[in-house]
Amino acid sequence: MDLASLNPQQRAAVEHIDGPLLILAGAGSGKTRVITSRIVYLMTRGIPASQILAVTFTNKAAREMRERVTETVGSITNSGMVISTFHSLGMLIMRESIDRIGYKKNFSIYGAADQGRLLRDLVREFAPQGEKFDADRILSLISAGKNRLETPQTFRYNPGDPYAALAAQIYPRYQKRLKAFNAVDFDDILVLTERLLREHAELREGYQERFRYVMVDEYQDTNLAQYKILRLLVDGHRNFCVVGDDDQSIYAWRGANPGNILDFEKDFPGTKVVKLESNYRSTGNILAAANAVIQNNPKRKAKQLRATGEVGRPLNLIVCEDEEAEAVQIVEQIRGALYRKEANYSDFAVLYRTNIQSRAFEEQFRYENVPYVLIGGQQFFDRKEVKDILAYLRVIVNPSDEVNLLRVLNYPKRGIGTTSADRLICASSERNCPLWKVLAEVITVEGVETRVCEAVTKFVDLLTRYKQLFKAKSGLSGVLQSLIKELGIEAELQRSLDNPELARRRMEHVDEVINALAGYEEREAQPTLRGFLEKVSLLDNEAPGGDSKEKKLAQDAVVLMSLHSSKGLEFDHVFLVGLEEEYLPHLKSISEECDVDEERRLCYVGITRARKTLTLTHSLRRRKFGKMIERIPSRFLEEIPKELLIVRDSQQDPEVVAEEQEKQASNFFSNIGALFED
DNA sequence: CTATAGCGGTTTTTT
DNA sequence: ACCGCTATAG
Repeated sequence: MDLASLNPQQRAAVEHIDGPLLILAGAGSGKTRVITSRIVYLMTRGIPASQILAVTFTNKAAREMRERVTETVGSITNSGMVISTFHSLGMLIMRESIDRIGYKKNFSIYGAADQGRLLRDLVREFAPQGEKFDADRILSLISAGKNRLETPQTFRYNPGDPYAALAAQIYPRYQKRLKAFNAVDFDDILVLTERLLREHAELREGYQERFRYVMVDEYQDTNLAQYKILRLLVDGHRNFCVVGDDDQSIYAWRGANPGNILDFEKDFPGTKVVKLESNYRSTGNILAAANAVIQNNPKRKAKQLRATGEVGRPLNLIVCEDEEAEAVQIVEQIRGALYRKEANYSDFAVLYRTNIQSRAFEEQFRYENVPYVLIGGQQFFDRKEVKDILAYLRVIVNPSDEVNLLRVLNYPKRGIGTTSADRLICASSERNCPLWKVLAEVITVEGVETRVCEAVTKFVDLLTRYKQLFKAKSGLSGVLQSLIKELGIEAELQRSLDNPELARRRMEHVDEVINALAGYEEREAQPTLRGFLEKVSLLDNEAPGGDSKEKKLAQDAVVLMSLHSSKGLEFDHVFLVGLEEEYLPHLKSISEECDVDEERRLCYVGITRARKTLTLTHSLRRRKFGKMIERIPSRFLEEIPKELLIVRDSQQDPEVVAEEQEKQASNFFSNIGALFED
């Protein structure tokens, strides 16, 4: 391994083996390199790979780290080393031991959609008559409570707030239903993991023994539940290395507590602290802009990020008429650079605050034949037709999963309407008997017509038959294919949609589920339906069409993604678009008077993704809900020193602009010196 | 029980 | 502009 290529700080971090280590790593300071080098270093010092645990926030980061380690030491897949997200780690532990707390191992994982269905029912039941309550808001209150590790009994809330009061009332019942459905939600994956480790000493000690060396990336984004899990894992040996940057803390809305990184030294006495303050990624100008913006945040850990590269070109700011002009501008810039052979498509990234903003760019890119990949947005597995298919698979794996059972009970239409469904649900709760059992004995339910009874029986038979088939036959994807055929999904799509073209597209999505399952089967040594659903739920999947995020990034295509997804990545040329009030900072952060600072950090993250050039844009007008709305430039733009910027608007003639830019640029270089004197 | 038309909400960020 | 839900008629 090449320690010599590291700077002294990086090297100090890599060579620290035992005891707590805090690495404060500024943007672009070679953080990923340090983490992977340290893993490799541990191994060269005789530490077995199976004793190493590295935790990241996203599957993407975990995969990237695994690849980087593999590049150096060869395949680690069978070495016992665990590199995973918090949620995958939680699943690892829960898969082995969840039966200790009364769940069965075929439990379902509920994402936002499933949670929403469950909560809407509960809100309907328990909300005061005649008042409207938004189930999503209840959900986020409960979720926040869970991330603070509050149980239904210890849930802290302001009784004056009617939403919080209702959430407190619903939380215990919500939890009870999840349990009855043998389901856990996303937050439970952390909550229950913490509980397992805390309540079962021998389990905890087993994992402490197994993972002697624990590393965590993006530590500033950990919440209380994650923090407690880590403590339970490392308290025995304290071989605990965390990496983070308080300036890049952008998940407070999800319960992240930056105090975890700020108080680390107090938490773990004897901590060695290493600061990485040399930026190897961006040009001097880009870094100067980033520093200027982030300086406006009052609460920061003292640090100075230094540029090591060239001053580079000035930043461009393009003022656009509307979102279409914005997209047109960016296509022109990309085409120009490609024509001059300065870059490939994949050297460009378009970053925005909200996923909806991708739309204008997608349209323009498609129109202009610019290849692009859209990252995140969770489009595929959120499609209705896809969720319908997955619902079948989930019910087949876990018949107690009533949210999904009810979803497919009358889909495709088989003559079991709401009246019958309600009767069956009533029978289930009266007899205190799971719904699927009631369905199997539908004859015994009063008031259900013979026709409906037949339909229910047929439905139950179908599910049991396919449960057998999935178990018996190899070739899961083949079985799924015949299930979809037997269900008559294609006919159902054509029937329910007036537009045959639309129906065809939806059917393609259904076929993609089969492909995804086939891809999973190919990759996995021991493929199971349960395993597939777990991957899908954790988003730890090769994305639709069998293309992983990595493959997507490797294609020669422009990358479109949200600022949040961009953390940890870098690109030669970055477009930071839609820099307007109410986008960045987002309306929610302005109106709720909370955390414009976090929005500023988001802006900082965006700026520091760029290696060579950074182009900022904002639109004067924008279509919202079909209406044109006037827009105001983001306050963060004013925080960037004018000397770093070249400003123009989208209507200027490109040739004139090019000339002017030359002129401005040469002026710029004579002025810029002063900025870097200190 | 199902089909349809009209209505209202929609847009934060992710595991 | 669009989607999903609800009320109403068939």
